[in-house]
Formats: sequence, structure tokens, C-alpha cells
Amino acid sequence: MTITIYDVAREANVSMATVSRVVNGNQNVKPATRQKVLAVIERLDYRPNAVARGLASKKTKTVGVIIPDISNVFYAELVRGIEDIATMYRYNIILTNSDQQEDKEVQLLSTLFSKQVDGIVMMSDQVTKDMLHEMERSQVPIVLAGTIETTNAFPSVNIEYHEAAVDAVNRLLQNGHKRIAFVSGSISSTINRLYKLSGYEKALDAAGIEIDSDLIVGVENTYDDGLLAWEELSKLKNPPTAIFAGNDEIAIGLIHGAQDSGLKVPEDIEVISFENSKLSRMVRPQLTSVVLPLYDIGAVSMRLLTKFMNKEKIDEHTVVLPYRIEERDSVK
Amino acid sequence: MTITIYDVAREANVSMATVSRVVNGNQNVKPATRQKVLAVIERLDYRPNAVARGLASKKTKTVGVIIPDISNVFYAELVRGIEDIATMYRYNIILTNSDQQEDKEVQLLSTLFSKQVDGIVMMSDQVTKDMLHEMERSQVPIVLAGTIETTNAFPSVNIEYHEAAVDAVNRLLQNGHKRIAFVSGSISSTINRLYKLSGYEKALDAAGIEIDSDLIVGVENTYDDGLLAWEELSKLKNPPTAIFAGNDEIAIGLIHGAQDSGLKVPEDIEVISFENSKLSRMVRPQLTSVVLPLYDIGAVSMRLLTKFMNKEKIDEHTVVLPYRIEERDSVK
DNA sequence: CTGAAAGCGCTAACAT
DNA sequence: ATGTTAGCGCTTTCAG
Repeated sequence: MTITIYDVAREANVSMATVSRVVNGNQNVKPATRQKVLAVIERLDYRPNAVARGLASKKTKTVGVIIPDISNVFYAELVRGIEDIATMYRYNIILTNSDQQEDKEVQLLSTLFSKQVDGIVMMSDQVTKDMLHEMERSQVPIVLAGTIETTNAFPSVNIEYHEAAVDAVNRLLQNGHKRIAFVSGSISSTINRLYKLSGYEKALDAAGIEIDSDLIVGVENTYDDGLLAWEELSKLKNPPTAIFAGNDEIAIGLIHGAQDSGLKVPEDIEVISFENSKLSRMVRPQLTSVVLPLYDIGAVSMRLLTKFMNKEKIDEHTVVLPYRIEERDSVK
Repeated sequence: MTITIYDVAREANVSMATVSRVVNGNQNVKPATRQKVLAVIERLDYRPNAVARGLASKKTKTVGVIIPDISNVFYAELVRGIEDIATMYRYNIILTNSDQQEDKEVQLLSTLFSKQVDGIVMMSDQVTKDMLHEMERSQVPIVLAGTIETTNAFPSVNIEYHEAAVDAVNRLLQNGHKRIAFVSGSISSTINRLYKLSGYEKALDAAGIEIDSDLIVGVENTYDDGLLAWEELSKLKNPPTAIFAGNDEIAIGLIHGAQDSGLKVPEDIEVISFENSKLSRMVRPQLTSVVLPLYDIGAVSMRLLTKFMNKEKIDEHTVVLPYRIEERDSVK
């Protein structure tokens, strides 16, 4: 049978309260009895039942994580950041994939609540009304990692996407380009629409260049769609001479598409990306890219969550991490 | 306050046992009372507490997953396979990273036990005695995913690494190569040493080619180490004309290394990889590779675990998945 | 088909 | 410093 705190108490001739105290490191225990209890614990190989503890204390020491898809390096980096900090604070994480489906996201929130997680870190392309509704019922803190929620009702950690996008496009403008394309995953997603696209437009505007909708292409965030986007772009009567890519996979697809049709990067066409994952160095030419610090966003999000869970004072519910542009070889 | 099964019972004028029955889909409830209870549940927005349920039923509907590092695409694929099947069977997963450290692996097992997971899927480079010791204490089933445990005491799912390695090297031998290098992550890890390396040696042996230890290089499973390995190999008086790479990142590093020094792949040097992740198509030339079906290994492992958890009859504790070679352009 | 009652293993006052 | 006593919210016999 499984051995319980009660067995230990009996064998050690103390009450279960005392056993509980030594297990939880409570200082109100005479060293001698502590030793005695510890010895019995060792001998019986007693292991506390976290579920019982969770029921009694209403704290489970586990947090929920909702992301679109763990098999995407992008999110995997983020999760690693979350997990590292969680471990540091003795939390475990329940990992769930939403595949960006709203109904799934709502349902995942619900099952995480039922599992009595102490908090949730969530990343989503788009925080809908239904999600918000479910989130508002939460008894536990929720922090949004790398996701925009326009009402700003929840704590979040992000970078300045808009400024970053402006910078990226300016980098291209500096080199004299007039025909700059913007290729990005689901233009409809909040970040792409509200920040990257608007940054792109603002930069062009400031340079006195008219927006050409032919140069704005919305695809999936994948290598293959980067390839596809290149095909589309290269067919234009007046094709682009530089491209601002929404993420690394797209950028690499674009580059390979260009190279396959005989062009040289960056000589014939320049590409700047927005992510800087491990992939960015695994192509030739290596990608010049805005660095989106996914690991850090995850880590900081989790850290912020611990503060809420501990009811510490929080200075800022909304943290904005710095970004920078990593210069490599896809831009001259 | 949080509303409990007791509140629902009171409001519906039934006992909590009845509420429990309708919540759990027990058929022994008159349709009329079921409706009544359901109505109250809806009205009160009652949500069962999974922790309490776990304590009472001794089933948590959550499984533990131990992998080396989620930020590695390799493992991320695997986890996605696990998670999809887990979701299908209504389980959640607690994800943990071991970083391949034995002590951490042992400790993770222990904390997962304490959290009362219903089962564990684990992937490790090397199953040590200490780990085995901890695993043997487990009250719940453990299945090993893509990991070798020589005593075969635990259920596992793998592919035939040895045969796959032989095939891969033969593929190179076919093209007339005599100087074939083997570059792999931690040669000391069980799979690399016991299977890939031995497959490499066997294939060369069968072809009457003597093993040259200069051609066997053990590195980390990273792009950078692939680059490094190339440097080392290219300095040899008698350098290789073909390489068998332990995984995709290494293969890409090797290829870029060769290309950077002016060689052409596959004209001047051929490379075959062992993984076939998304990366394999994201290089030029695209990688010819043994396909290691990570997603499937994860999915099948989880499926196997559900069988154990349900105490279903198991035909084979050890399942071996098929592999194949995906022909692309890094081999002629 | 429904209810009563006894736990599941632990924490957290409250006493002593 | 240590023990007693209620629960935490639910499942699960056992009766009826």
C-alpha cells in the first residue's frame, strides 16, 4: 500500500501535524524530533501526495501553459523560458496546444481551471471576446506572453512590435529600396495587423513611398508559404527589390525561392526577418533579423506570474522587453 | 466562494451522490433528475474540482512527460505526438525538461510520482542504474519513447536504428564511396553508440572497408558542431568524400561548412542525415535523410501508455516503427 | 434510481 | 514544540 503521513506519524511516535511540519520545513520542530521523523520518512520511503496537499492547501504548485503549437520552434523557445523559471520557483507546467482555435483555447482555460492550476501563461494570436469572458472568471492570475489584448485587462509581456517593424523597414529604406514587400503570417492576426503592418506602412509613409497592396502578402508562418509568396511576388510586373518577412521560416522560403530562380541575396534582393530563431544562422546568407526574444518573453512572463501568485507588489502589469536588429548577411 | 458539488445537490434537492453520477455520466439516474441537476449546474456555473476528484478516485487524468529539451525541434515533434493522443484520451501532460542530466531525470520522476500522474512517457539518451532504480518503484506505467534501455524491463517504442544506419551508409557505398565519415551527437549515448555507430561499422565491414577512427567524430547535436566537424574532417590528409550525419542540424552544419570552403554538395561531397525534421527541406541542397518519425513515436508511446493505464491487454511491450530513407538532393 | 456515510492524504487553525 | 480536530471537494461502497 501507499504509505501516508499517518504511517510516518505512528512509526515516529508523533502526530501527523509534526510530520507535516518537518516535511514543509516549518521551524517549529525540535531538532531531535525532526531527526527522528526524517529517519522514519527515509526508512519508509514516504513521499508526500501532492494531490492531497493541493486539496487541503488550495495550491497545486502547477501552472497552465496555453500556446498554439509546441512543434513550432517559435513557441518551443517560449515554453523553455517559461519552464526554466517555473522550475526555479518549484512549479510544474501543464502544457497545452490550442492550434490557434478559439473554441479550443476557451476549453483549455476551463480544463486548466478545473485542474486548479495556480496560474496560467498564455500565448494567442488573437484574444477574442469569448476567451476574454472565460479569462475574466479566472480565480487565478493569467499573464499573456507575446500576445496583444487591446483592452489591456491582463498583465502581459511583449516587445515594441510597431517600432521594431518600423526599424526593420527603415533598414531596407536606408539601402535605397523603393519597392519593399511585406510578407507575413496571417495578416489578420493582431500582432501582424496592428503592429508589423502598421509599422511597415508608417516607415514607407515617412519615406514618401506609396503603399502598393500587391506588395503586401499574407500567408501562413511556414517555409512553404515563403516559397509560395516568392512565386507570387516574382510574377509582378514591378517586383520588389527588398522584403520584410514576418518570421524566419517565411524569410528562408523567400530566400530559397529567389535563389532557385537565379537571383542572389542580398545582391539582387534583400530580406530582413522578424524572429531570429536558431534558423536564422542556418541559411546562406544568414538572416538579418529583428530579434524577438522568445525565451526571455517566456521567462519574464513566468516570473511575472509568480509575483501575482505570491501576491507581491507589481510595478507594471505590462512589461515591454527591448528588441534589436541582428545584422547578418541577407541585408547589405 | 467556489461552488461545490454540495451546493448543486442542495439547490437541486438531491444528494451529492446523484450530482456526482450525472457529472460522471453514470447511467443510473432518472432522466428527469438528470435534467434537474444539469439545470442547476448550468445556473450555478458549477465546475468539478479535478484535484478533489483525483484524491478520491486516485486517478488524475494527467501524465508526466520527461524529455531532454523542448526547445529542440526533435523533442518538440515528439511532444506534439504525445500531446495529441493524450488530448484524445482526455489526459493533460505535465512537461519537464531533463537537459539529459541523470540527477534531474531521477528527481523529475520523483516529483511526477508525487503529483500522482497516471503514467509517464520518457525520452532519455541513456537510462542509468539510478534512473532504473527510481523507475522500478513506480506505481504507474512508464513508457520509453525513442530511447534504449538494454534490460528491456520497460515498454518502449523505437525504430530499428541499427538497420537504418546500415541502410544509410549503404546508400553512400552504392555511390562508390570508400571514405565515409560518421559525425554524430555524443557518441557515448546509447543510441549513437549501440546502433548508429555499429550500423556504420557493419556496413563498412560488409563492403570490405577498414574503419578509420579519424572519420568518426563525436560532437553535440548542433548546427555549430556540424560546422566544427567539417573543419576537422577537411583538415585530414585523406578527407572523406561522403558523410553520414547523426541528425539534421549536424548535416546542415556539415553542408554549409563544405560549401563555405568552396565544395559542392552532392557533387564534391555527399551527405546523408538521420532525422528528417522540417529542417531537412530548408537547406540547399535539401537533405537526403533517414526518416525518424518523431511525431509517430510520441503518439504511439502515448497510445501504448493509455493501454497500460486502462489495464488493456498488450500484445507487445516493445513496438518498433518502420523507417525509410527520404531521397532528396544531398546524395546523388 | 437515490441517499448516507466513510474516506482519499494532507494542511491549518486552535489548543495545550 | 507538539497534538487535536476540522475540513478541502469529490468518489465510492453499501443500503434501501
